[in-house]
Amino acid sequence: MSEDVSKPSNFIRTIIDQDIDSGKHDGRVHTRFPPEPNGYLHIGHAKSICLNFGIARDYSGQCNLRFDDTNPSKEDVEYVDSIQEDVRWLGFDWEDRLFYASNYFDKLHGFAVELIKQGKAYVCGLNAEQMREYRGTLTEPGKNSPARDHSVEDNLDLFARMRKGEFEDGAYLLRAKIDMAHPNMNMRDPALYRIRKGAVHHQTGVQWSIYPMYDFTHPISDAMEGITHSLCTLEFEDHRPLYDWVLDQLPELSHPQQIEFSRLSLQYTVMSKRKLTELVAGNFVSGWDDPRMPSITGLRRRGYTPTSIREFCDRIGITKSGNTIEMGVLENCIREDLNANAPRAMAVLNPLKVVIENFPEGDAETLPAANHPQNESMGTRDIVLTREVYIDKNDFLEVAPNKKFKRLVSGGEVRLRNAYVIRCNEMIKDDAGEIIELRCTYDPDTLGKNPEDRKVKGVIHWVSANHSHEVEVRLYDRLFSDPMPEANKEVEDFKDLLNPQSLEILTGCRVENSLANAPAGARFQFEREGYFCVDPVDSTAESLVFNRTVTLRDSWAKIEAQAKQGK
RNA sequence: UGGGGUAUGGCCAAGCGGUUAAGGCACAGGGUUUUGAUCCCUGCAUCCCAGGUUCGAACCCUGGUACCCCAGCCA
Repeated sequence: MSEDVSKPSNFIRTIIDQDIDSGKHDGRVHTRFPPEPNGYLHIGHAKSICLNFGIARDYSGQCNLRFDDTNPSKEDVEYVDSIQEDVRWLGFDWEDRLFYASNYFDKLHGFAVELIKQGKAYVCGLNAEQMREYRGTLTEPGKNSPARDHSVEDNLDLFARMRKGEFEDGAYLLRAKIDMAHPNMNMRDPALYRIRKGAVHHQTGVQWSIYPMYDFTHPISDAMEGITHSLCTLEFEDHRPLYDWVLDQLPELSHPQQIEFSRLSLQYTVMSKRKLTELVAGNFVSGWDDPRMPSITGLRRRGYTPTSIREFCDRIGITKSGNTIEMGVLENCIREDLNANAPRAMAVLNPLKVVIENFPEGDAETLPAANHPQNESMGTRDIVLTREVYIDKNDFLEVAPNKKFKRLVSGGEVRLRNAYVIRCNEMIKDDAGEIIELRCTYDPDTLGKNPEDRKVKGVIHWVSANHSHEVEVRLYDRLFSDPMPEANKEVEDFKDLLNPQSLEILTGCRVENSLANAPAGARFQFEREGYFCVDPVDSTAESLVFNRTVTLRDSWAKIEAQAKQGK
């Protein structure tokens, strides 16, 4: 219908518009998403993926997937596989343009030799500690390496021997010859190639004993692929002069434009790969796909849809300013998608037995229930009412706490969703005084209509005792108890900020029979509770496990909380 | 007392010298409702500060202030 959903404008699109107007890059737009395969993708990467692929799509351009695989000691095929799966799942297609920086190792090496010949690079024998000393500090200039003025011949020879594996790691380094007094630290003769003699690279094996650095690899890889706009996060802003320097030395290459934007941070979680890896390695979560993780695979298992994540990325925008997004924005995106598309069902998380005394023993009344209250095309399903049903413990209180309470109370009435109005006549308690059963009666004249002589304002969900299915339900909450765990200075280890209540496992929950054969990943709204999906990992046909993706908006909870605070 | 950035309502974010300063989330009221859901109305900012230029400034200039990033042979 309303297709005027114009993509939000942002400063990068503004730049691209200008470039197209001025005929830069012949009006082409070509981007790339360049992950290093050293971890799983997270929602922050999704921001970059949506940006790069989204721009390519909107400008009739192309977007490449390129693995930035220049550091064999940290990378693994496990990650190259998961990254492709996640990008595809998000709904993007790189077609035949899957590349690796390692595809360019030969060319990169050739360019390095070219720089040496030009006198723009040299082999340096300083060790790591000396390098640090020679580099200077933020406020003091560095000093030249003793090797800085060695002859081209010597440099060529040494570089060739580095390549042949004649030296141990750290013995030599190929450095750019720029300016040791440059105010930008990145320009103080940065490393171009380092020795990694025994390393086994996931793509190239053992054929290389030297590996190029990011600052040398990235601009050249971009140029090789005809990238026009090289989008990256803010911390690379200081590297742009080096990006440009490298390409300026190699005029035969095209010169893409690097543009930086700010990375995503989300409240109550962490986004650094190092910290996420730490959570996985230390078993603080069950894995990269733990539904509490901000990883794409975790969000997927939690029940998030690709659509909801893309929508989220659109809503948060692209700027250069620091930002921390509230969880509510992400949650709202998935609620919106699932509200429109998830079929409804009834599930009782904390069962309380109800016996409907005037409902004949052994009888079973089949009732139709809409799968979606606003969308008839989603059809109906049958639910079964019997003498014994379960309602949620939270939907019954001996006495109403206030006039706003509209669930069941002793002596009161409430409607069973999709069925009749019942009245609670009696409570049965155990020795500890806990209510274990309710004795009720139902009003047969209230199916599909309200009683005429009185008002019944509450509606609660329920399931038949013997036409329901026992399942496990996992309730997830924010991973951290601090909205900004990475900024908290009061704690030495961010893991001390983990929310101990981030996972609550409920067993003995009951879902209506229509869910008995729900396939892995299937999503539902459990009415009055939230959106849930069948866990794709631990759920089996015999014992279903549901993950709570997100709760419904709950204005009652808000009222309760305010009442508590007011008292 | 180095360099690079950023500052628009609680959180994001449009805006590019003339606008009643978009929109979303949140929040506060109200309406519909067999989900306290959804949906629908309504309300909610003079733009970090101080000067200046201009008939006119969130947008231009000057000077401040705050915060972020950089001293890996990581990316």
